[in-house]
Order: sequence, then structure tokens, then C-alpha cells
Amino acid sequence: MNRAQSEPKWGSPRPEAGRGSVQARVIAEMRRRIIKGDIEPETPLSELALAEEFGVSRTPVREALKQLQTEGLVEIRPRVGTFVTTPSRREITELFEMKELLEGAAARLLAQRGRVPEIDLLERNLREADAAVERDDRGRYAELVQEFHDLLIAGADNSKLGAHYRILMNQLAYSRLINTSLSQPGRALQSDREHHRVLELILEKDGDSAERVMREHVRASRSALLAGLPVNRDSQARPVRSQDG
Amino acid sequence: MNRAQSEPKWGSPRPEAGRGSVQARVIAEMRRRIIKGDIEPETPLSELALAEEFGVSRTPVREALKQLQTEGLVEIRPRVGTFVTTPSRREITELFEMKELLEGAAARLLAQRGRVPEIDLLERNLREADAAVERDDRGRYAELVQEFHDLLIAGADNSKLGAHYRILMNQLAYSRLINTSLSQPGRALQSDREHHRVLELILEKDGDSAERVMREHVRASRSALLAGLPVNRDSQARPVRSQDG
DNA sequence: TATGGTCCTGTGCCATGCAAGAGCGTATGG
DNA sequence: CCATACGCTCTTGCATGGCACAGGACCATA
Repeated sequence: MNRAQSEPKWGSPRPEAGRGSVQARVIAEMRRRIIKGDIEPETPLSELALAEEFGVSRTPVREALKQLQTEGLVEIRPRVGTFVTTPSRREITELFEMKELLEGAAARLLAQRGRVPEIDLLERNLREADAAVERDDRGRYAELVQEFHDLLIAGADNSKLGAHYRILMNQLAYSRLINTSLSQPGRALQSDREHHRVLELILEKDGDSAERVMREHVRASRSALLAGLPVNRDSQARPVRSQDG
Repeated sequence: MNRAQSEPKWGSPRPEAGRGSVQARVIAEMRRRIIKGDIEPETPLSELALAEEFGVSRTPVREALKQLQTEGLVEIRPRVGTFVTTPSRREITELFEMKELLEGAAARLLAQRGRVPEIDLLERNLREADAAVERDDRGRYAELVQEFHDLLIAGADNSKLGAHYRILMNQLAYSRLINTSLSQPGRALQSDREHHRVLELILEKDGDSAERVMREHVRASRSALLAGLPVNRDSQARPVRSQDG
């Protein structure tokens, strides 16, 4: 395993992710896998194995895992190993509390901003979403829901809010959960209506109501999700690593 | 610079921070320095220099800086150097928006929880704060203000909220700013009164009002701060590094 | 059989060496 | 005098190797 340059090694098709530093690629790829759920939560994640797989040395892999730890996606148990974290029941509750908080605030902020480009995109999103619901295209609707929420956050025009929101959603692996939520009968239609109501209030510049309705929407979404979760798979409550200050 | 073990090297008094891994010590110490403001914002942090100062190799220093980057405290410019970040005017606004959001939510959540131990601590905190204001002890009052807000967050009983809040306050270097805010004439007394009002509403379990008043308090604090800031030291607007997803 | 100690293997942690990019001073040509 | 290009130095990025510790398997013993 020498110079990655002189030994390309992945002759296999690797269309994307060629740019940037080595560890940036590793971080992005690992994050993608974890969020997508490709990695079993209990069998992890050896620096050496990952290094060999990516054709790099252990150093960038190690730094990548360290960053993913601070993002809350993996847990590094010293001298033992690195494992993907699965949020406990309680953490899921906490994460949804935060989701409700941030998305509600985003709705309020967007309402205060007046007509910005994100508004147009949201309107277009809802038109497409209506069509998807109409033809019962659940997969497409899930994508549009994600886009709706992302547009809302982007429209808040607060980069800090956006950054924290992204970390939150990654920890929740929300892109997986949303399908569970939408599998509840009638949930898609109701969700679509709630989205419409929120956007209406935003257009009316009624920030207070927009926030309130948005928060109710998040709670409804959470209920639908929990109702659809398979069992009470209660993850172990890891000790919270104090981060000092 | 060999085995740290075989070459103790720090015969000099190093009373604290002996436990934990090397990089944990480096992270904690660097974070402390940055927040305390010991480091000039433009002087580069050289891995090598820090490694020598701490008596360790570059590797743990490097990983520590990487973590501090994800916390938003430093910026690593590839192949150039590492620098402590100073939030731009806009970022300060955004951070205060988030602070208002999180502390308001914490007040609401705490109000909903009923009588928990943090309530007692808050009451004791306010008694001490009254005394500090009475004798015009601004230094002690600043500490108590910080404790008040920390207790509020802790009382919300949401570890995710606490974690995000901590990152936020570190980015703001709030422990420095608070002194500026309190240097405004009459601000300490007013701040103390606002704290009392918030706790009253919490005791009445009036979550809505507690959140509202708390948010107003944060805004007032922000105004007092901005009024006391020296000049319009507008930091360079760094390009936001996209974190992908 | 149950139990205690010991060794072995795997892991992350740290030190170090090499190479490439960025920035800057300087020399050189106009 | 000015502009440009060269090269030097300093920086981080990555690779590699040694080390210490955790955890479990194994064996000896009661």
C-alpha cells in the first residue's frame, strides 16, 4: 500500500468523489454509508480495514472517524473499536424536540423575510408534491418532503441554524425514517396539507402562526413515525461524553 | 522528542490535566485558550509549535485542531495553516438568533417539567445574584449570569439541546462578551430583574410566557452587548465550507 | 465443574519521515 | 523603476511503524 497516486487500485468505476483531499472523500463516503444504513450497528469499523478498502493509510481514516464522532455518527471506544451509533429511544425524542424547534424557527424567520427565492421553490415543491400524492408515488413524495424541509431551513437564511440542523438530521438518519413515517395510511396526504398550511402562513407573513403550525406538523410527523416503528428496539444508553468547556 | 513516557520532560509543575489521552488534553487546553481569548486571531497556530509546547508529536495536535475546526473554533486552510476564527458581524447575529432560540426553548421545557433540582439551584443563583448586584460586584455577577443560563439549559433535560448550546457559546466566546454586555450602565440590574421574571413564570408553569420573556431577555442582552462593542470590527466573511450530506 | 490467572490477538494512540502545495522574497529582464 | 518569474522555506497532508491497553481464549488449579 504505497503512494495512492502511483497505485490507483480502484480501477472499478468510481465516477464521483475524486476531488478534494483524501480524508474529505473518506468522511463523505462514510457519512453516506452510515446515514443510508449500509453498516450494521454492531459490527465495526476497523481503521485498518477501512484504510485498505479506500486504498489509503490509516491516518486519514482515523481523522475521518474522529470527525464523524464529533458529529455524533460513530462512537470510538478507546482501545476497543469504532462503532456506528444508534440513537436510543430517548435520544430520538430529544432529536425530534430539536427538529421541532429548529424547523419552527425557520418557518418564522422565513415568514419575516418576505418574498425570497426559496418561496418560489417551495411553491414549486408543493405543486410537485400534490402530483406525487395524487398518483400515490410515495418514493417521490419522500424526496419532496425532504426538499421541503431543506428549503425551509435554507430560507431562514441563518447558516448556523442550517449547520446544526444538518447534524441533527444526520444523527436521526432522517432520510431512512421518513419512509417509515409515510407508510402510515393517509399520512402522506395529511403531511402534504400541513405543508400547504405552513406555506400559506409564511406568505401571509404570519410568523407566529407559521412557527406554531410547523411545530405541530413536526409533532404529527413524529407520531406517525413512532407508530410505524417495528419494535421497541431500545438502544443501550451510552454514557454522554462530557465535552467540557 | 521521543516516547513521552521514557522522556518525562515536563518536570515542570503540571498539576492538572494529567488524565485522559494526550489529544484530549490538547483539545481542552486549546479550547480554553481560544475561548479565553489568549490567542491573537490572525497569528497562525503551527502544528509543530504546539506539538513542541505540549511536548507531544504533531499527530495528536493535528487531530485536536481538526476537532476544534468541526466545533467552529478554528479554521484550517489546507497547506497554509490553522487560525482561530473570529465570527463576523453577521455570524454574531446568527449566533444570537440561535441563542435566543435555544434558551427560549429551554425555559419552556423547564417550565413544563415542574419542580426539578435545577429550580432550586436557579433560586439560589438568583439570591446570590441579587447580593452581587447590590454590592456592585460585576465580576461575580458575570459568573452567576453564566451559571443561570447553564442551569436553564441543564434544566431542559435535553442532552442534544445542551450539546448544540455548548458549541454555540464556544463560538461566541460568550464568557468574554458577557463582561462587555454588563459594562453598560444599569444593565446588570435590569438583567437580574429579567432573570427573576423568567424564573417566576417557570414556577407558574407558564411555558409560553417563560419562553417569550426569555427570548426578550436574550435580545436585550444582545443589544447591550452590541452597544458596548468597541468598533465595527467586521471580520472577513469566510466562505462557508459546505459540509455535504 | 467452577474459577482464577495468564497469554495472545486486535485495536486505537502516538511518533516520525517524506512529499507536495502555498506564500514570499529576490533576482532578472524590460 | 516596474513587472514577472524563479526558487527557497514553511506549512500541512499522508504513509508507516512501534507501543500500550482491552478483551477474550486458554489453561492450570481448587
